[in-house]
Amino acid sequence: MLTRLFNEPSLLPDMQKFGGWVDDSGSEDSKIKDEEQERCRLGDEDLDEGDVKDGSSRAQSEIAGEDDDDEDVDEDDCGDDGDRPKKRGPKKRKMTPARLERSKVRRQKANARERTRMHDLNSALDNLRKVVPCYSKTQKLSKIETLRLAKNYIWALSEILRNGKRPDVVSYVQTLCKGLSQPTTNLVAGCLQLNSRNFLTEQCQEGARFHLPNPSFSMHAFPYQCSRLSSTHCQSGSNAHSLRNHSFCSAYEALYTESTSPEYNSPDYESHHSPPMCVNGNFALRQQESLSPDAERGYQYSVHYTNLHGSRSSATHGLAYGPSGTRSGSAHSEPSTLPPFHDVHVHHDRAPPYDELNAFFHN
DNA sequence: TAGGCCATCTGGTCCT
DNA sequence: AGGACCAGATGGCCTA
Repeated sequence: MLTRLFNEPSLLPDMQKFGGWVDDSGSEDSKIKDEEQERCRLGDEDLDEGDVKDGSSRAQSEIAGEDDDDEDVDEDDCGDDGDRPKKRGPKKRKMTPARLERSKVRRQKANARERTRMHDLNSALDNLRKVVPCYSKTQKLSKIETLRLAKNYIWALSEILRNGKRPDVVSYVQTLCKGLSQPTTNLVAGCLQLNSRNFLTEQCQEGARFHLPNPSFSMHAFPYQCSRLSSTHCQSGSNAHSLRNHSFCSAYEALYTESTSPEYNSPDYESHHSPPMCVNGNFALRQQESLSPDAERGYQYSVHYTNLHGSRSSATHGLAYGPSGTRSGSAHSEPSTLPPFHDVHVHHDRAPPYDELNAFFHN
């Protein structure tokens, strides 16, 4: 299993098993240090330029934190070689037991900080895993794959915003999976397909509005929605045309619906933790609203929010696009009463630097 | 068993 | 001086 217990405090003592010099005077590192000291004592140092620099840095590191009562030892004293020119830089000092102890403490503190830093980094990566289009607890994306998928996802969304129209599913999947490993590609494709099925199941069989079990959480986590996952799948349904033109039910909501689908309950895929698989740029509201003339007219970007009582409201931020993708409303016509999450609406006329995105994406 | 992924240690560098 | 950041090294775990 790839899943591991990150940030497990009980793992911290395990540092001793890595052979570090901490609490292990007989470890490899201790031996190396002892050997270096022995070399110094024997005067067999024959440093080239790189070694001088390295030795200087090492000496500088060793000096940190030492007391004045430490015995200073001239570097040349080690070799006692009168022919060699005196080396510049800080003088090496003898590692007294007190200095060794302080050095150990410094190193321990640095190791602890490094662990914390890496744990924070992993935590951030976990958060990123939850917002990329495929999230699975049992088949966790690797770090590199998470970053790649996130990059592709950002790119895909940017393209949707730029074009103002939905891409076809194939190109969307291709975009998401670009540069990913085969297993990750399969995983992402599987997630997309599964979500599409869920969407269809909810839409076609129930035909009812969707309810969020925990709308407050979901809106905080993903304050946006999209719908009409896959025209391909929709067309395969009995009411494909209707779905294509009128079904603006939110796949995102569908993913939060208590589904009877066995796939939905599968522990392998927890796609409901992922953001919507938006393939068409429709950040539509509820199904009911989607039937409004505006929604039917096309690509309207909206924002949902939730008040403290759990009731949902919505605001449309004037990003209505006609079928041709041309803007039919004012992108900055902010509503008089902005929802709490108004900052997530799309500033379409503030186009991101697509040239840079493009260069980045194709690198 | 090889390879991928990961956590940790470690030393160097840069910055405050 | 000390902390943050980085990259290399190392060893463990897991899977094909």
